[in-house]
Order: sequence, then structure tokens, then C-alpha cells
Amino acid sequence: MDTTQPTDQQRSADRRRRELLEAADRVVLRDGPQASMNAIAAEAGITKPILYRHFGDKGGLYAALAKRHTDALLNSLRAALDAPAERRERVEVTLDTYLAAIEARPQVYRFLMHPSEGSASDRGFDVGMHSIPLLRRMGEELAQVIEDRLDLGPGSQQLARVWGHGIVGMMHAAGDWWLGERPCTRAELVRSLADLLWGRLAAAGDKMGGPGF
Amino acid sequence: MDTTQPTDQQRSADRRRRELLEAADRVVLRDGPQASMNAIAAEAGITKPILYRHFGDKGGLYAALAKRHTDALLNSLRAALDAPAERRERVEVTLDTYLAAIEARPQVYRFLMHPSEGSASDRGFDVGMHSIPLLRRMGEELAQVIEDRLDLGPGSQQLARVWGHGIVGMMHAAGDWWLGERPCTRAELVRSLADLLWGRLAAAGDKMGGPGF
DNA sequence: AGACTGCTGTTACCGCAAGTAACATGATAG
DNA sequence: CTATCATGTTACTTGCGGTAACAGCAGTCT
Repeated sequence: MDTTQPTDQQRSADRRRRELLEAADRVVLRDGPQASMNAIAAEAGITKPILYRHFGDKGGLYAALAKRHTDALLNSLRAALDAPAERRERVEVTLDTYLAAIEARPQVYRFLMHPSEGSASDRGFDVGMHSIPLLRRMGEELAQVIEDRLDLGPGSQQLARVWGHGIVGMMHAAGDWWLGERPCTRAELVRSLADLLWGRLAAAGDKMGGPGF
Repeated sequence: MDTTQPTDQQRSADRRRRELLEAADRVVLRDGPQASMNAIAAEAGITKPILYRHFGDKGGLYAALAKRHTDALLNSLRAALDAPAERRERVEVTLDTYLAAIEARPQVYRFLMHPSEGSASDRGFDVGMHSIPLLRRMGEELAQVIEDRLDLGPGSQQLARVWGHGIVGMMHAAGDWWLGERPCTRAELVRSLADLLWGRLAAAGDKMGGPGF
């Protein structure tokens, strides 16, 4: 039986798969998220049907491709979150890690955030399911960390999940905007966001002190 | 001369345009963001080229369509932001307004957040510009309100913009997740998010008090 | 040896949606 | 009666996702 034997065909197929993914990676890095299957196949030196044999459909390829980058980014973020430092320091390092990643490879970032909706397989999806997997995964991850390490009162699990997704969304939107306009340095952005999370919004005074205003 | 006269052809064209937009609205509400030009034309009782004469391309139609809803939502949010109440109250009402809107018309919401990238006109765009117009507009709007009404120290304008986009992103991501999973009531979600903005993250105690951990 | 299986690769095609060209029609102005 | 201009149509091109059918090439069973 070939239960212990990877049959060395398996390994060959896996290697092919990885080669294809790297070709796809190169194309996406060059052409952005609208990279066509033809282009990817050409880059890999083969033709379309092979891609479809390996990945089923475009969604499958994109999912496989996204998983690699998502996993990589999540590992970096986990490391930042688990650093042995003060909470504020950890938050800032994590924010900076994310922002540095999207700054370094904007095309990849753009691809990850813009799956562009599959074409026919989406039938029957309810709203909400369309959302970007990376954001969801980051949100859940952060929620777990928050719940594990913070002492919130009753309902802590739910609170942690809301905060996880909320903070990730904050990071994402601010990062996206920052990447487009570059209105300040990365360090300034990190500091501003951390300030926001640290309650400076609530602590700030009104500008025109009238109570009815 | 017909400088004072809107030439009543103009008005007729405008009415047509509005009718087409409403037809498009109906289709998008029914089919989601992947509504085809053919479908929209059919719903309006006409054929494709007319749509193209009125809106240029699909991006144009989508932009016009999005503008209507975006304006409507922004008006609601402005009203909530300008309410004569305590800051926390205003924040909660604003969050609730947004969440109620996306809860009431998820298809519209999904459309607004998922323009699916134009096809050919995107050439030459740098990264960052892809982002959803509604989010950007909400971010800028909120930034303006924050800057107008809060007394932040030096660099207040930049801080306000970061916070504006950050808070909007938080609201958006949390809302998207909530809409998909419905893990709690709207009121609970609003409260949790407001708590986050009010610095409860920073105030919470560690679970295992070891300093090195 | 010769047929069977399974994998990799190809060409050539289908269906569908965006976008366009060219033609038809009906009102209005000179 | 004709020129014009907006409104509408059919029929086409282009490009992409996806698939069917076929071609070469290992090994394998009898």
C-alpha cells in the first residue's frame, strides 16, 4: 500500500503546484489583482487548463495564493502580539508590522484585500460572506489574543471579538488611506492610532465649551 | 437664445437618467453588485447602448448609483453627528445609524463596498486609489467633525484625519462581520465599539499579572 | 510485446459580459 | 420637403473564465 509512501508522484505534483503559485505570485505582483488566468499560465510557461486542473477555478488559485501571504503576515503579527513588552508597546509594534508589510508590497496587499468576487460560484451566498478572508482571520486572531490576555468582565468573549474585528478594521482603513495619500510617516500614523485606542478621543476637550453644543 | 431655457430636452434627459438609475437600483438590490448591464437595461425596458450613452461605461453608472446612496447615508450620519447631546451619546447614535442602514439594505451596502474594480479605466492608477469611495468620504467627513469640535493639541488636523478614517474603518469592519454572523444585538455592538473608543482596551487589567508576560 | 492506466500538456471551442459601430425612427426647424 | 438631432435598435468585436477532446509519455499488468 502507498499509505506511507508519498508515491513521489504526489511530491512532484506538489512541486508543480508550488511553481505555479510562484508564477502566479509574480504576475499578481506585476499586474495587480486583475491578473488573468492566461497571463498566469503564460508566466508559468504552460496553458490554462493545467491551472484549472490544479486549482479548480480562479477562486481556488486566488485562495491558495492568498493563503500563503495571509499566513506569512499573520505569523509576523502573532510574533508582534506575543512580544514580551508593555501592552501599548505591543500594540504599536503590531500596527507597525502590518503597515510595514502593506507598504513593502502594495500590490500583494491590494490583491489580498480585493478578491473581486468569483463569477458563478457565488450563487446562493448571503450577504456578509463576501468579505475579505484576510481581514476576518486577522480579526479572529486578534480577538483570541485579547480574550486570552485581557481581563474584561462578563461577556468578555463577545467583547473581544467585536474589538478584534473593530481594531483590525481600523488598522486596515487607516492603512489603506495612508498608503494612498502618505500624509505622514509610518511612525506618526502608528502613534495616532494607538492614541485613539488609548482613549484620547474620549479624553479630549470640546473646542467651544458650550454645553448645548 | 436658450440660455435661460433648460430647453426642456435637458429636463427630459435628466428624467430619463433618473429613471435609468432607479431601474439600476432595483436590479442591484435584487442581483447584488454583479448585476450586468444587460440586466439593468432590460429592467429599464431598453437596451445597452442607451445606458452607455448616458453613463459612459459601467464605472460611470456605478459611480452615479453609488453617489445617491452615499449622499443619503452621509446625510443621516451628519444628522447623528450634529445632534445636540453628549459626545458619547453622539458617537453611539452615529454608530447605530450606520449599522441600522447596512442592516436594512444589505444588498445596497454590499454594492457600495464592492465596486469590483472598473475594467479598463484603471490603467495607470497607483495603489491605494482603488479603495471604496464611500469609506473615504465617510472618513473625511468624520475627520472634519472631529477637527471642528475637538480640542486636540498641535497637529490636530492630521490626527483628526487619521482618527476619522480609523474609526470609520472600525465601524465598517465590525459591521461587516456582525452582519455576517449576527453574534449579538445591534445595541450591544454599538456599546462594545463605543467602549473600545472610550479607552476600555487600555484600562483593562491583564489576566495573568506576570510583568514579563 | 501489447493493451491499460494515469499524468501532463495541447488546441480549439463555448458562454457571457463589456463596450461599440451602424443603421432605423420620429419629432422639430427652416 | 428636407436637414438635424436625440432616441432607440440589431449585430458585432474583444476578452476572459471555463471546458471538452485529443496527444504524448511514463509505468504496469497479463
